[in-house]
Amino acid sequence: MGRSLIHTKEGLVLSTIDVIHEVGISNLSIRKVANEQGITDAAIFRHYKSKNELLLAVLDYFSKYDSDVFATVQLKKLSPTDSIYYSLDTYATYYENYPAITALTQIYEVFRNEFELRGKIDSIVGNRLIFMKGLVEEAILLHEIVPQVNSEQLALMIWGYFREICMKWRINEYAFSLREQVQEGVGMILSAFSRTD
Amino acid sequence: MGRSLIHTKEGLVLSTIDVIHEVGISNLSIRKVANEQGITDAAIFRHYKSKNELLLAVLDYFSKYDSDVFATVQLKKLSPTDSIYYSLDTYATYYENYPAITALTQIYEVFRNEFELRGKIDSIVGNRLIFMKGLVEEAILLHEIVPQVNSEQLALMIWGYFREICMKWRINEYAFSLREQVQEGVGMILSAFSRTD
Amino acid sequence: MGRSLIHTKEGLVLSTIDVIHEVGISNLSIRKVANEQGITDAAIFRHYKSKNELLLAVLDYFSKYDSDVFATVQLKKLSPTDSIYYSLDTYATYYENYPAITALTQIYEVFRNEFELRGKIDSIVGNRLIFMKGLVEEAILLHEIVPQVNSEQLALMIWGYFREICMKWRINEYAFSLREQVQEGVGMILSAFSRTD
Amino acid sequence: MGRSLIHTKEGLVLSTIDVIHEVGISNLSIRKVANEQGITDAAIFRHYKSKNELLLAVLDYFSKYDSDVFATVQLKKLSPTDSIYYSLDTYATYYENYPAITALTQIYEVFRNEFELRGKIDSIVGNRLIFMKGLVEEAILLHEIVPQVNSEQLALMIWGYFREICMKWRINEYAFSLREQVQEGVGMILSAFSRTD
DNA sequence: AATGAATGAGCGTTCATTCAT
DNA sequence: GATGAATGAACGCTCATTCAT
Repeated sequence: MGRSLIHTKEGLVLSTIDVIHEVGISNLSIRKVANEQGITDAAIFRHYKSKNELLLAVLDYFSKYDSDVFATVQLKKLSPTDSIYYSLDTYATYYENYPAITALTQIYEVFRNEFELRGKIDSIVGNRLIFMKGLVEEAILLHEIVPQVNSEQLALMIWGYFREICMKWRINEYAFSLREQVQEGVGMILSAFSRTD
Repeated sequence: MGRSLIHTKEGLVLSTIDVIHEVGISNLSIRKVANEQGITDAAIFRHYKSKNELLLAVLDYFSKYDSDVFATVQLKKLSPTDSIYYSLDTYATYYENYPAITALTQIYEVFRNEFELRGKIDSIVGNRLIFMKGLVEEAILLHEIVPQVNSEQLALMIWGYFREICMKWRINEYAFSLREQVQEGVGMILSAFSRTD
Repeated sequence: MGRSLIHTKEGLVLSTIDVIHEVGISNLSIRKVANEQGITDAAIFRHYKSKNELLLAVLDYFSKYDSDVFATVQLKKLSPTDSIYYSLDTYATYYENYPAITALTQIYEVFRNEFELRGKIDSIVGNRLIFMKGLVEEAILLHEIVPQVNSEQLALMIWGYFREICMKWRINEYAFSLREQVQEGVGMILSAFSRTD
Repeated sequence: MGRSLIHTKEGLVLSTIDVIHEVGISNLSIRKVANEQGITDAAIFRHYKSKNELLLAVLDYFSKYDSDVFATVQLKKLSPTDSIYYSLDTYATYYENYPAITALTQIYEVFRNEFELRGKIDSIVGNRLIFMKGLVEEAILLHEIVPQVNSEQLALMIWGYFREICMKWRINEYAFSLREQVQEGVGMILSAFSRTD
C-alpha cells in the first residue's frame, strides 16, 4: 500500500519526464501525464496538490541524482581531475541509458519562469556549480590544474560544454555515443588546463 | 507607409522578445504581445498569419544578428583567435544592452518542440557551430591553437560556456558585467588551448 | 451512472437540435448548446471530443429513427404501397410532435460541407433512397404501381415532396397539419402511379 | 465607370456563389469572396453595406432567373403541361452549365435563419410555388391533368423532386446528365397525372 | 475605388483544478 | 485511490465591420 503509493508517485514523475521528452514542456499537461500512466487527470491530484508540485517532484528526482553523484565522487577519493572526469562520465552513462532526461537539462529557463519552481532550479544549478568549482579548486591546490585559472569560470565552462553536447545529442537524435564524446571533450579540457611542468 | 509596416512588424518581434523575457515562453500568448504593443490580439494576425509565424520572425531577428557578426568578423581580417575573442565580445556587448534577448539563448529546446520552428533553430545552432569550428580550424592551421584539439568539441565548449554564463547572468539578475566575464572566460579558454612553444 | 451519462450525452444531442432549430446551423455554437443544457461549454468536451463529433451524434440520432422506421415497416408486412404510405405517415406524425427535427431535413448540404460529416449524410440520404426504391420495385412486381415507372425517380419524387412540404410547414410556422397534408399528398402520388386496370 | 462598377458588383455576386459552392455557406466569409475576386475584404464594403446585403444580391440574382423563366414561359404560349416541362428543362439546362448555382437550391433554410434574408427567400419559394400551381390549375382546366389533383400538392411535388434530384446530382459530383434525368422525371410525373380518357 | 490597420465579439478547444461519488 | 462531471480562464484564430489614407 504505502509501497504502491510511492510507486505511483514515482511513476508519475517518470511519466512526466517522458511526456516532456516527447511533446515538450510547453505541451505538457496533466492530462497527458495521466494518459501515459493509465489513470485519469483528476487522479493525479490525489498524489500531487498541483501541477507545479508534480514538477517540483520531477526536479527533486533530477536533483537527487546530482546529490548521489556528488556523494559517490567524494567517497571514491579520486584525484580532483579524475573526480571531474568520473562525475561527467557518470552523467553521460546515465543519460545514455535514459535519454528522455536530457530534456530537463535544456529547459531550466522554463522552470525558472514558474515562481514555485525557480528556487529549486536555482539551487540545482547553484549546487552543480559549487560542486564543480570545488573540484577545480582542489585541483589547483594539488597542482593538477594551472593556478591562473578562475575556478568558477572553468566550472561554468565544463557544465556549459556538457549541456551543449547534450543539446547536440538531442538534435542528432542520439546518433552518436554521448559517453565517448563527453570523455573526449572533458579529457581535452582537463589536459588543456592541466599543469605541464 | 512601407516604413510604418516594417515598424509594426518589427515592433511585434521586439514586443514578443520582451514578453518571453518577462513571463517566459510557456506563458507567452498573442494576447500578451498585443497588450505590450498596445493593440488588439486580432490585429497581430494582420501582420503574422499565426503565432508560429511571429515566432519565426523572432528567430529570424535573432539569427540575423548572427549573420551580421559572422560577416563583420570576416571583414575585420583579424587572426582566428582574435576573431573568436572579438565575436563573443560583440555578443556580450549586445546582450548587455539588450538583456531580454538572452532569454532566447536558453529556450532552444522549446522552439525545437514546435514543428514549424525546429528547422530554424537547428540551422541557427548549426551555423553558430560551423562558424566557431571554422575559426578554431584556422587557428590550428596558423599554429595559434594546439593541433591535438578537436575543433568541433572546442567550438561546443565555447558556445556552451557562453550560454552557461548567460544563464548565470540571468539568475544573478544582471548584477555583474557580462562583458567582463566573457572577456575573461574566453581569454582563459584561448590561452589554455593556445600553442606555447 | 451509466444512465446519467447516456442521459447527458443524449440531452446534448437534443439541445443541439433545438439550437439548430432556433438559430440555424450557421449560428450554432458549442457555447449555445451548453447554455441550452445549463452547463459550461468546456463540459461538452467531456462528452464529445469535438463539435463535429457532437454533430455526428445528432446525425446518428436522426438516422437511428430511419432504421427504426425501415425495420418496423418490414415487420408489418403491409403491401408495398401501404408501406410507403405508412412510413411517410410515421415520419409526419413524429415530426409533428417534434417540429425542431424538421430543421435537419433542410440542411443536408451544410453537413456535406464538413468533411467529417459528409459520409454520414450521404449514407442517410442513400439509405432513404434505397428503402423507398425497394418498396417501389416491390409495388411494380405486385402490380400495384405501373411498370413504366423508373423506381429511383419515383423514390426521389416522394422524398423530394416530403422534404418540400416540411419546408413549407416551417415557413408557415407549423400552422397546418403536416400529417394530413402528407397523407393527402402521398395518397395522390400513389393513386396517380397505381395500376388502374 | 458605371459599367465597371456594375461589373464589380455582379462579379462579387458570382464570386459569392462560387465560394458557397466550394466551401459551403457556413464557411463563407467576406474575405474569401474578396480573395476570389482579387480585392481586399474591406473593398467589398464599398459595394455592399454588409455581408447580408451581398447575400441579398445573390438571392436577387437567383430570383431574377426565376422571373425570366416565368416570363419566357408565358410568352411562348405553350400548353400548360408543356410549360411545366419546358420551364424545368430550362432550369436543368441552366444548372448544367452553372453547377455552382445548385448549391443555392439546397440552403434555403440557412438563408431563412438570417432575419434580413428570410423575406427574400420566402418570396422566392412562394413565387415558384404560385407559378407552378398556376400552370397545374390551367392544365386541369384544359383537361391535361386529372381534376382530382390538388394543385398546390402537385406543385410541391414537382419542385420537391427537382430540388431532390439537384441534391443527388451534387452528391454524385455531376456525374450524370441532370437535364436528361429531369426530362424523364418530369415526363413521368406529367403522364401519371394526365388525363387518359 | 481600394487598401492597411485595427477592433470587439465570437469561435472551438485545452487547461488546471474541484468535488461528489 | 480513482472517476466522471463540471468550471472558469485562457488560448489561437476568424469574422464582419470601420476608418484614415
